[in-house]
Amino acid sequence: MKVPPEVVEGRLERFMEVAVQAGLKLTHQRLVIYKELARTGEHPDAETLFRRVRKKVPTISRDTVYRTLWGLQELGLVETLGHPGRQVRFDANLDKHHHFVCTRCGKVEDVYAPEFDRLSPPGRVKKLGRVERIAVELRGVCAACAAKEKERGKGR
Amino acid sequence: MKVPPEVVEGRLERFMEVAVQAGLKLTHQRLVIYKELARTGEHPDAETLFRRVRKKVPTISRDTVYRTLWGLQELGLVETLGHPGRQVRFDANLDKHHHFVCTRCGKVEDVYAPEFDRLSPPGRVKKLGRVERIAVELRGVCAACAAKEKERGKGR
DNA sequence: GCTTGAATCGGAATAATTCCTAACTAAGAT
DNA sequence: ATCTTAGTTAGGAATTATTCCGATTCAAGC
Repeated sequence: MKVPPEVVEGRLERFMEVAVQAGLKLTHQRLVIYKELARTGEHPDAETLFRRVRKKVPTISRDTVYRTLWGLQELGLVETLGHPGRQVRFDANLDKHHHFVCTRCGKVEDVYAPEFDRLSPPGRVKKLGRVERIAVELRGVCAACAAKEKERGKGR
Repeated sequence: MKVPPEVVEGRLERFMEVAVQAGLKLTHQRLVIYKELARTGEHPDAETLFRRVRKKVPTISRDTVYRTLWGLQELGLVETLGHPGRQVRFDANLDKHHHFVCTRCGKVEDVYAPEFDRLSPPGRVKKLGRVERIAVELRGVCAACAAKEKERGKGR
């Protein structure tokens, strides 16, 4: 779940470029938050990032974390994902990819599948609006939760 | 956005069958909540349903609405959907379908596309867990929001 | 009609996120 | 290097969405 250093480096460069280009100030907080997100592949939620970032910048506020993350998503530097009723999760991975989501525990794993990338919107949706991205979500029960359920099943 | 009466009728029958089968009591509240959801195609959130249902059962509580909806989803009678950071939306449509989601206003429209229904999980995900459903989400900007943006663009 | 466990009510509690505003700071101008 | 200022932050309050809880009610089998 750790992102290779060279990939992190690449993400950071892109971040700086796009952020400056957009007229954002390169504040210490923004840098730390983005770095923390860029170096993990586990799609953390805002609270998790807040706790991690606070180790480096103890006075940082939740608001800053939220504001920064949503700002980055507007610039297209991070993607949001999540499941109804759960917290928003953030992802700095901009490569084409999809997700396996556990409907029990909410864990999200990246799925790379060229056949999903090739999908195109059926003609009829054109009148609904402009499609910017096609996201495929594989919903189910992750191995860990399945094991837990089996365990409990035995107990009865 | 109104569901044809005969379809609503079919959904209601299925609801009664499954609910009784599961040992649920057929309370007035449950019936009213499910009917309200079954007759609309607009994927309302819990609060919206609460307000509509309250017109018929003025003393109903939010808790009952939430509890009922999540209960129905566990029985497989309704699906939840929604977007990170927004409220959960509910859907009584059990036919195979996908969604167009407006990332600006959160509106969700049903999309029927056999080519999406035919997708199957790439082999590698097997070790992640058991896939129960493949949901394709077309994300973009709906016609109404696009128009609004254009309007504002002119203003400057 | 009685019984009883499931379901409901309604207000309090919690969780996630956003708002507010005084203080701070990055970065361009001097 | 310092000044200026518009953008940014801290931190606590406010809001929003959802769940909890204890007292009361009710559907459905007997």
